[in-house]
Amino acid sequence: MEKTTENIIFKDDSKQLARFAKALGHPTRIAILKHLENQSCCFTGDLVDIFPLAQSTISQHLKELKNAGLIQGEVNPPKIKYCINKENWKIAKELFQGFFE
Amino acid sequence: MEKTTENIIFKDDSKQLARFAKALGHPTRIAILKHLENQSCCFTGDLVDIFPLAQSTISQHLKELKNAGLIQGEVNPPKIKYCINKENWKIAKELFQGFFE
DNA sequence: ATTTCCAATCGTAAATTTACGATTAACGAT
DNA sequence: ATCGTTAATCGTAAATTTACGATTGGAAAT
Repeated sequence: MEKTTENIIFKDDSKQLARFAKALGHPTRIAILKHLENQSCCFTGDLVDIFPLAQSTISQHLKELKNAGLIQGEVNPPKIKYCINKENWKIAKELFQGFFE
Repeated sequence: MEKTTENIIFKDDSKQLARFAKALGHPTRIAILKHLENQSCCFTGDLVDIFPLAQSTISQHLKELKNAGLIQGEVNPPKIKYCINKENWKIAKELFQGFFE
């Protein structure tokens, strides 16, 4: 077996922590999450009003946060309501806590 | 949202948190930091032995961690000893703690 | 002065990220 | 059936990231 990047075996926790960290690695996404923490939930449009970014860009950031498992969307036609994914949020919190001791 | 000093600070915090998170956003860098937490310090060469990555690649990851302020290097010719930057580590820890509540 | 060792830096290519405007899809209301 | 509203997706360009091998730099030893 070759020593390629794909074959590096990281501990699952490290990979998961890195995945969460990467999702948090942009100020807009931090701000979105902080907003969700305050508001508990919000619509995409709310964020488009707050941030000086195109709607498609906000959508992309939301997609990344969703892919990382940090948020979840509930269809609420014609809007979509985004909330923190509390289950994964807890996991992330614990991983970061454990990492920083 | 009001334009208060708090909001500006809040924004700076978000940027700083995102900067730290971005540095943590790669499994290799997480693993390097975990290793430094255990060993307290180590040389670049130690990491090159541990990870199946080129020396230049490890060096690049170290540079990013250093730029983010999470580690610091002490010249110890002809080696360079890397350690956690405890001051900034504490700041990062507090920022993440505050973020996750 | 030359050699040796370690690690940073350079040059690079491939992949990914970030941003935008334009388009499409889904649904309710008219 | 058509129109509005909302948000995802497409197509894209520019910037950044990640990886590598090759080269360079600095300090100690020969």
